[in-house]
Amino acid sequence: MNGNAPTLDDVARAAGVSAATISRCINSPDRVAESTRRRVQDAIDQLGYTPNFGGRALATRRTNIVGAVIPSMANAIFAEGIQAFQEELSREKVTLLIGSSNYDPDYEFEQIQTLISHGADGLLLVGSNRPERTQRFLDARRIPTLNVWCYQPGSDQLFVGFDNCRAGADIAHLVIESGHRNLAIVSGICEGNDRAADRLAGMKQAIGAKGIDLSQVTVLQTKYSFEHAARAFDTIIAQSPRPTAILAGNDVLAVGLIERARSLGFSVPGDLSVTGFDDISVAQFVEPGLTTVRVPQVQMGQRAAEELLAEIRHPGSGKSVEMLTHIIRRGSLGPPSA
Amino acid sequence: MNGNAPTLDDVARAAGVSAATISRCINSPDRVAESTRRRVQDAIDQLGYTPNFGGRALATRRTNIVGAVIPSMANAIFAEGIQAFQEELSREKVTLLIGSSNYDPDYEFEQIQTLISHGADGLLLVGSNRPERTQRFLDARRIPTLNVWCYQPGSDQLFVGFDNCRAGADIAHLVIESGHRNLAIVSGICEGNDRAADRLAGMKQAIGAKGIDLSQVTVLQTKYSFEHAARAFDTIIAQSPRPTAILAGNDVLAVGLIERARSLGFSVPGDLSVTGFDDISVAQFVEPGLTTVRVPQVQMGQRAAEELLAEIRHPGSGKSVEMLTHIIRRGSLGPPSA
DNA sequence: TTGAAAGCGCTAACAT
DNA sequence: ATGTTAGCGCTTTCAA
Repeated sequence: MNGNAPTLDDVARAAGVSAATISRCINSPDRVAESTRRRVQDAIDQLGYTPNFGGRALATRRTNIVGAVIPSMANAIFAEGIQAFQEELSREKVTLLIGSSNYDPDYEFEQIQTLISHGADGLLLVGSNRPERTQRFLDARRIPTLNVWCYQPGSDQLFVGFDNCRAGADIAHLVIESGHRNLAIVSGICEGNDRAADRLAGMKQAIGAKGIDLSQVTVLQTKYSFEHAARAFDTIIAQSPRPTAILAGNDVLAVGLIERARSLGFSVPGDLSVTGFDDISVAQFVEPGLTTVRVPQVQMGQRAAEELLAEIRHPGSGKSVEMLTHIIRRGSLGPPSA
Repeated sequence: MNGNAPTLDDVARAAGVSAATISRCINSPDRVAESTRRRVQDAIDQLGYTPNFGGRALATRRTNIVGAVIPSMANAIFAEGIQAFQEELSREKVTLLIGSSNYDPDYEFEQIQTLISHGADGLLLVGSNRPERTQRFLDARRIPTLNVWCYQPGSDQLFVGFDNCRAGADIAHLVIESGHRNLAIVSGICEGNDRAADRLAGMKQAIGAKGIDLSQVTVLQTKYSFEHAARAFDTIIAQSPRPTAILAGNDVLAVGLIERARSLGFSVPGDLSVTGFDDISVAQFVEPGLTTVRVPQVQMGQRAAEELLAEIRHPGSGKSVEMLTHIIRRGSLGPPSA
């Protein structure tokens, strides 16, 4: 805020009416006479008046702000979805406040508090596995909250997402059907990240169901970065017998694996197949293209906005919705090498 | 905001002190006795109190919100920089409000107004070429504003960015030095986008300086998307004589060009070289890797936060700073084909 | 060291 | 159709 901003009173004085009339002109124009409305509008334009948000929030106990906390802004994984979410909100004149948690539950809690104290009417969160104290805080305040990127049928929380476990199983099935029996998994860090944990669980489940001995499957958990993926690759490639396929917990890891493989002289999928998860835009531009799970980010973002807004305006009216994923086949998955 | 949120008065009652004391505990803890401070802190924890932002903003005429309007959230170009910007801000307990303009000046103005009406203490904007009315609005309100992604030495505005024109010239020089004399340029749309315009100007300048006839150089302006780039490629490849190198206005365009080239059976750089601009993360993962201009996004974001905060706290104290770019050579640029 | 009271800009009864 | 008035939650003199 700054000293130069004209206030409602300034406009009222300029237009020769009361402050209440200005307020009406802005919030319910039909309750004011056409002639005065024109006069008021002139004054508003003249002074460049914009309503002060704090004052309005205080008076209405509504901010028209929705908060979102995403794990990371630095890679593309959440960008498209959040963009769609924002576009949908702004159509409804709702502003989006974004925080990022860097995949850290403590930091997530901090961001949530910031958002709430800024008056967020509702919250969009990624995943649903939060520390007790975070959940308690949310419950105590009764903040309408919607979880994306996951889906839990039985829960009383709101979800607009998909079943990470099933999707993980799907991609594992495909890999096994391609003939691979000697596998490794490079997962994200599961602690505090239900999406990573569910994907991993689904993969293991599918692998076990196909009669492959899970104790022979190397599972590494690592941060979502190209560099960490490269290190994971080094560990895996040193093993014997060497896996013929690596299942990655997301596309960032998968791309990192492919890059490292190629720079060490391995051919993908000739020597080794790799699969990803998320279908971020890089997935189609790596060489070879990445076989991965397509997540309907844009629809997820749009639908999340709709349901969250519904829940805010009429508590209880927001609905959970399950989105479907499907597998995109590209060159990174082939038959196992002899 | 919601009905369940405890207020300062609630805490005061619980702690058996006045509201003013609670306020002091939060804002200047040293002005309150140790014993009461402990009692108050207990009450705060007990109730899960978080200060109401609207009330505070109203009373202090300071929001501790900084706004940023970026052209797009959907691709990676601004993600890293904005992440760094945000991290720096949150270290100072300042919240970031993000809007995106979709490269549209009208929409940018709208976003700026939203940000201001939410009380943003300062603004981060991309580029500096804005419509008259936007600039007038900004000037009238005296909102501390800082422009990133560009740098203009003579101006009275604040910049933390680099010289797009020189960087454009640099990469053009490199291409020409590699032996190419038959060039095409695929630029972003220059209208309302000074970065695109400056890059293009720099390229043309360098080309002209090397004695190449500019009228023989095809220049296409197009939206920043893989699809638009692919269409541009089709236009260019149909020409005769066919260019041996294409200079792209950013990496999204460059990647789109490379992809299209390869899917049509052209070899890069065998048949055709391609260069980009920005060095987004895909640039190293396309095949071949993209020769491009590295923009120091992270430092730019950090520094922008520092200078903008300085300007907000002590108007006049923010400094413009020029960042340096350098060229990253990767496989997409080679000598011209015979 | 603490409390009382005024006021920040706005909206929403209630009056007119 | 418009004006009056009383807060919304917080900070900040000014007193005590």
